[in-house]
Amino acid sequence: MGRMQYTRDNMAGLLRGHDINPTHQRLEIAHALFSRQEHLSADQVMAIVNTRHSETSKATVYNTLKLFLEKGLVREVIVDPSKVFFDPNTTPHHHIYEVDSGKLSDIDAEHVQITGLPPLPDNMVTEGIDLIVRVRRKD
Amino acid sequence: MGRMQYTRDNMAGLLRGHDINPTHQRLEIAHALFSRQEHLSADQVMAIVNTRHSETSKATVYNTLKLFLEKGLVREVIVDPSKVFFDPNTTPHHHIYEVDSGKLSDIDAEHVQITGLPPLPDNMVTEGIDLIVRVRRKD
DNA sequence: CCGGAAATTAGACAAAGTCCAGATTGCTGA
DNA sequence: TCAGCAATCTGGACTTTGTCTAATTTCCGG
Repeated sequence: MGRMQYTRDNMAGLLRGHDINPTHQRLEIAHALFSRQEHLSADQVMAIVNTRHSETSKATVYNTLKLFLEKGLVREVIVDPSKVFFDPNTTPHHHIYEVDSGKLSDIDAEHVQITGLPPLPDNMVTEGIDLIVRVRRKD
Repeated sequence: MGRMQYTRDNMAGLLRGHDINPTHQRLEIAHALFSRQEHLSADQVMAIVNTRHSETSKATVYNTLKLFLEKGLVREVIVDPSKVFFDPNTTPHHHIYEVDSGKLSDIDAEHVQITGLPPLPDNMVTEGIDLIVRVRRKD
């Protein structure tokens, strides 16, 4: 079973599959995230999408990322107090955050077990569990 | 064993115990956090400290919170993409975050077990593990 | 009382993100 | 084809959180 290739061609289907009208800008932004399979901030997405010449406005980048988030196409990773990262990997997984460099990488959730969490009140549902391992370079 | 009372009197000792020169402003800020035992943002701290009349500048609030953080007197909680919370509870514990209301509460780490995390590269040390349970009100 | 180090301050600045009113795009149905 | 309409996109003003700096104030030891 080969790794999915995220070409611009697949992208439209991916968006449609999530109930998102595949416009030019949305395709560009999706391609930026999915072809790299990396955690990107809104700023980084904007830079990538506008490398050749300015094509997509700041407002659209923010709107689109928010839309992707609502539609479950990407995940939000909140580790850096100064900016949000968007993660094209929506499978269950956790994160390692290098505090000095800001580098963010994935931990597959498959073998990680979290036990002993207290039960939630009846009127509450878990939306997600974020586990972040903050690491530092030894000196 | 009674709960520790965080009066302004104890506060000076608490600061000194963490190698912090207890100035008037620092005592006020520490008192705001420790008497409440709540998670507060810099903004909230500033509001509390300046209720009667403006006494402490924004720069000092930010500087002081950063100092407290470095000296291990408080912890930083990064859950809200728009602001950092400061936590006077430095014992090992995790957090429940109500996404709608922004309400943040503690989970004692005592009974929580996290297993199966992959080993870190040799040149890395864990600085801390943040576990955040994001919950939503059922409708 | 003096001098210097530590702490505080006001306010300018920076960066991330939001908002809005107007312009563009792309259908859809006659 | 094309008028009309909804969805989308845009520049730019604005807000909020946080940082920086240069000048002042506070606090001590001698």
